[in-house]
Amino acid sequence: MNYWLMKSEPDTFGINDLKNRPNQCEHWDGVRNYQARNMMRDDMKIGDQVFFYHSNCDLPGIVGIMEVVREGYPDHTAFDPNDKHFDPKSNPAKPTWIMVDIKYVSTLTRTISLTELKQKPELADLALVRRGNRLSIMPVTQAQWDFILALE
DNA sequence: GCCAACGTTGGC
DNA sequence: GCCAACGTTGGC
Repeated sequence: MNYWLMKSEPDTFGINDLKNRPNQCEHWDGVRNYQARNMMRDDMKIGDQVFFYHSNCDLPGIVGIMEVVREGYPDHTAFDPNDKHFDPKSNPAKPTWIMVDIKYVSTLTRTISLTELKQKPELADLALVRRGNRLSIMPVTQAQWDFILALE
C-alpha cells in the first residue's frame, strides 16, 4: 500500500466538502501538472491512504485522511470549454489529464500545520516542506505517514 | 497583496 | 534546443 498527500484550497474544496458528498466520495479533477498526473496514472492504487492538505488558507496544513477508491481515468473537465480547467489541447480520444476517485476516511482532531511539519527533522525529506515545492500531489513514505499521525 | 519559485510557452 | 517572458502556486 502507498501513502500520499494531496492539496486543495478549502475555499474551493475542503475536507468538509468531501465529507458531505454522496457516499463521501469525489473525483479529484483539475490536476494539470505532469508529475502529479503521472502519479495518479501510474502509482495510485485502490486502498492507498491519502492526507488531505489545506493550502492557500489561514492555517495551511494536514486536516484529514482519505482513501483511493478508483484508479486513474480520464479527467473529463479537460474537455469542457466552460470548466476552469479546460485544456484546448487535450484530446478525448487520447486524454492528457487523469484523475482518481477518493473517499473520506476521517478528520484529524486538529490541523497539523505546515509550520509544525517544517520543524520536524524526521520530515526533512517530505516534498511538502522542501523549498519552492509546488506539487499538488506527492508521495509520503510509511515512516513519514506514521510519524505525522503520531503528532495528532 | 506581495513575491519567490517553478512550469510552460514560443521566438529564434 | 536555448532561454526570456509569462502565468500559476501558495506561503506569508
